[in-house]
Amino acid sequence: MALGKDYEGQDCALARALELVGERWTLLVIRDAFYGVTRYSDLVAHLDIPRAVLSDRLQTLTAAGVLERRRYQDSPPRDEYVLTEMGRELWPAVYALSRWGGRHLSPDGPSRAYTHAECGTRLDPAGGCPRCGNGLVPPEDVAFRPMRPTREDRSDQVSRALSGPRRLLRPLAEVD
Amino acid sequence: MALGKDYEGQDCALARALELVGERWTLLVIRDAFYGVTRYSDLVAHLDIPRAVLSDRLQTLTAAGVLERRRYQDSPPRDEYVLTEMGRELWPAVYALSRWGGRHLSPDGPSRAYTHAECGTRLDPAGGCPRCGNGLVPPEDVAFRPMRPTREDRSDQVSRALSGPRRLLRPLAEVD
DNA sequence: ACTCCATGGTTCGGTGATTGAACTTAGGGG
DNA sequence: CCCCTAAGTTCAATCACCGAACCATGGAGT
Repeated sequence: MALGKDYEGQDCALARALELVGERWTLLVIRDAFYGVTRYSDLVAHLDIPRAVLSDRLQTLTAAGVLERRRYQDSPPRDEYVLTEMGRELWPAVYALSRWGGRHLSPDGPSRAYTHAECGTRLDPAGGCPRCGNGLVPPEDVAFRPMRPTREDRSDQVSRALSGPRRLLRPLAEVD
Repeated sequence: MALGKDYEGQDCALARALELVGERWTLLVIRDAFYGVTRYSDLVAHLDIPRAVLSDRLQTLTAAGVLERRRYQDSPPRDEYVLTEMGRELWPAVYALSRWGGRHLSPDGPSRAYTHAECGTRLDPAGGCPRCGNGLVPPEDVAFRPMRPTREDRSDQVSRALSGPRRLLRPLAEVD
């Protein structure tokens, strides 16, 4: 999208959001963060994103406060990138866009199902739980699972880990 | 974003959505369509978008079925681009991203307020009406208005037309 | 008939972002 | 000492985007 080259004339909240998360790859990185994919190498493997672009996006998002870089082991020192509260508040946008893509651009229907973890009910169009009512289900309480088998040609570690049911925001490998 | 160069490996609804609406400017064009800005020249004036890019986006979105090109006068022949049902279903995504940008990236708070036209209540985070309940308010029933005076340096015709309260999806100039 | 104007584009050279591949750095492990 | 992994950086080639200028069509004014 742009560094220096922004949607400057627009006094508009959407334009500002897009300056930050509207660049190529950025929302896919954020989606993977919701899926619990938080490490550089896992992101490269799962997204097939050029490493230089990933570095740039992680830096930008960290500087903006959407992601936080966090040490998860000391020896050797390794960091992961986790969503901040600001980042987690992108869930409705990510969900809405995913749903739209699943309904209108996926010949076989949506690739994943999202449910309210407490009651197992599929989320409604707005991201709420039809059974439990009262508005948006926070991403921590959302479960997701693939609706069809993982594609043959994507057999990396990360895709395999995501081939079963999971909870959003739970890191792929729980570190003990 | 890419023509030919897509997020090919991703068996993912979000990736497919972004291939189409994730390119630079695209979501701003769609937002303007929700605002009722539907003509080439109005879009150029309001967004300050390069004309070649606008042509490309309008073509792509029309071919994908998000916009429909419609004749609104015969002499001289003039067309406008209006949202299809598929396009209108992007409202939750546009609203969610706008809201996020308004809350986290706009120092003076959101630039516009969105209300349920029937009852005047501000929409909730999910795009529903807290008073009337039952889920998402369809864009036809959403009213919007600026929350602060239009910026001095944006005094084009379109910005002036959008400086008062309006309904989503109502064309800027009703043709009689 | 001739000129001017508005709308809705297209063309084009220059600039900046993205890409894939190769290289680097830092820390273990055998 | 050599090899391995994670996490980057560098670089040349390509692609998309930019702004400015140009073009086409169909009135309207004189």
